Amino acid sequence: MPIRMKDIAKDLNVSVGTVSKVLRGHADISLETRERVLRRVKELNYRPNLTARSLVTGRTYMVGLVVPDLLHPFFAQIAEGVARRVHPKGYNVVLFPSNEDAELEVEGIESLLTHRVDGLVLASTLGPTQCDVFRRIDEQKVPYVLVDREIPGLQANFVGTDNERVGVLVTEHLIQRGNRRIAHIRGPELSTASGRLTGYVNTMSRFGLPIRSGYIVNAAVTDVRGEEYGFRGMQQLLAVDPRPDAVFCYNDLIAYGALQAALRAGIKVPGDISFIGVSNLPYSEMLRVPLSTVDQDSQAIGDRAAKLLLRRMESNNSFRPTRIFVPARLIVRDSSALCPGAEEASHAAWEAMQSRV
Amino acid sequence: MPIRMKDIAKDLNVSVGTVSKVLRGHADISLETRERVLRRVKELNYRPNLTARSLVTGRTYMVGLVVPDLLHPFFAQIAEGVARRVHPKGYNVVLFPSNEDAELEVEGIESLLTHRVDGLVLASTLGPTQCDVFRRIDEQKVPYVLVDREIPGLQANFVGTDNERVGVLVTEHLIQRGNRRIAHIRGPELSTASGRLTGYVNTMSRFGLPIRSGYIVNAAVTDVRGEEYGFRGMQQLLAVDPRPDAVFCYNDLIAYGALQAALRAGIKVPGDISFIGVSNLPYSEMLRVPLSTVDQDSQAIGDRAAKLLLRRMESNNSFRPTRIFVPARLIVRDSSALCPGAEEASHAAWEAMQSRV
DNA sequence: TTGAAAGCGTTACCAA
DNA sequence: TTGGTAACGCTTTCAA
Repeated sequence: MPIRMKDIAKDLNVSVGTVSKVLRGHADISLETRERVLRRVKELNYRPNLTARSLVTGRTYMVGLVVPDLLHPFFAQIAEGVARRVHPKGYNVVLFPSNEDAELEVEGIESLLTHRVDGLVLASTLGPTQCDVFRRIDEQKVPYVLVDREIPGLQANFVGTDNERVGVLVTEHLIQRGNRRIAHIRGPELSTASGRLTGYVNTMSRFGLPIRSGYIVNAAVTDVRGEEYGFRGMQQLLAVDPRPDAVFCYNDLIAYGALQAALRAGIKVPGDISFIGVSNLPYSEMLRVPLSTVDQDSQAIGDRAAKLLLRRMESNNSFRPTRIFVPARLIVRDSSALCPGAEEASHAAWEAMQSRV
Repeated sequence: MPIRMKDIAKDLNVSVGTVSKVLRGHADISLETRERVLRRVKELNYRPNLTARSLVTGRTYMVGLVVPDLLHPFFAQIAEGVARRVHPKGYNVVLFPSNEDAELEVEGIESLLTHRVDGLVLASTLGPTQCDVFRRIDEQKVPYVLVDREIPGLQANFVGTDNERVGVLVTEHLIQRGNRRIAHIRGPELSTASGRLTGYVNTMSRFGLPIRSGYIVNAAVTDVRGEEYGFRGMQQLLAVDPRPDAVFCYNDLIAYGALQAALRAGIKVPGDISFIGVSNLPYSEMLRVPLSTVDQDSQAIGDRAAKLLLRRMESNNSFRPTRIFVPARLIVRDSSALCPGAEEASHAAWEAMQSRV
């Protein structure tokens, strides 16, 4: 029923090969034939059958994209970034939301491989002990780029945030604002959480500040239900003595939950306790207390990942893996604002710290 | 380089056809052959070439999904709903974010058709004058389902919200809470906005309430930058005399912008003016003033759309278009709470209205 | 500049 | 229960 090259060829008394060449802009076709073919293509609204083309060229012009959770604007934005970058090059994006579930993710990747995608962008939930899939991807010679989450021990292309840097940025900010008893509600067992934790720990020690017992709260098994988890985490922190004067939260959702717990306990924010998250969710600014955070520029992460993937797909030689860090930037809002009057004190303290380092 | 059926056949001294049948679970294969084949398939980690299969079967096992904006959780959730429903059936989802741009959307649909998707789910930005693409989809005999937005005059499968009902629900709620001077900040030229508007207008007139001049604000050309638009819209409303005592906003983002404008003007919410939006964005509850809204159950919309599409794809006879409305539900939060003391007054007024109708 | 023909990796049909 | 063979709609190579 759909129109084929054969139909056009017959109509025009040319060969199929000629039509094929015209459609792909080959030079060795007379102007006249070319125009006749193109006219007929327009008239019939002909669309080449990409599956047939793929069968012979071995390329599908599809890239697979696996994300844990589209509802998280961070990943939605990565998806948009990837799509915007690859569409002009003629690629389509096959989306697989893994729901933060390792088994489902593996199934998804297998399914994408069976569909013969030309490349993969993966925000993976998998840990270092679950890397068999990546071997299988390599076997098929399908290039892939990890985004956001790196997998320790896996040599792979990566585009994302320097999470240790994030931890440093945030902790320095809190210290500079005069906080000394800084706690951390950490995230799940992923490179993102461990990086942020490391940055925090290192910075605290660099400034000679103690991390008291109970100041690192850890209960998140996964990346979902962050708000609830932040709420409970903060309840734990409120029971610690001495009480923290600032809480660095793994992400904005956790920070929001923690903030809630604090407000409900009658604590003033800012003033008594400062809060800061990571992600810069679109609504973090609209909250009861606008939330300080770190913006990771997720659209750029998607864009860079796609760019890197395109390079890998276009050239068939294999390079060694590339790591790209997209700069993150601190966004200071009310939740970590200075307590009134604390400015000079804080400034002096900061100076002292700096010289001490 | 990748393994083919031919390789397996040769290894086992059987024919390619036999292997093919085993892989698709045909009954007429001896147990022994079946097991030998399956063992070898496992050993070699063989993956059938779906592009080759598609070429002969004419089915790609891909569905196209066009959404205006993934960052809007409403559409992200639709995407997840679609994906969850079709994956178990072996389909993959090809995603195309149109960025709320009609021209881009058409390109996207064309691209999906060229990739030979078996069906389409479309949250379309197109208006009644831009329906040529749909004709072209029909020509290719590709079934499609519109979601969220209907196109006047286009006979097509549809899954979404009954927006007129939403308008009624919201307006009745505001009236019941004692508001009389109810204004509306409407949305862009889409079925969603006109439905909500109609529901509002009808309900006001049903209760004998006037819609004063200037009470319907309209400036949104598109669905983006809602917050800013809501802010400006509210500024207009603040200049109207008499000032509204409630504002029904096309969606949550607009409501949030409007709320901001009101608070900034020193107005008490709730108390002086009530606000309500539509969408139930995940953060609407966390706002400075938790926002009343209407939940549309977007995941269910995606799910039902995919279900309907699957039915259409599995059977090759064409049915007449189906329209499915997924029930929406009012969520009352602080922004439209009753003013203290207004309860009895309001109740009496409501009774009076009801009997009057 | 054009045409003919051989593949690409499957499925599907018909014989054996 | 199996094998052989002709499609499927394109690209690509080689000859004309």
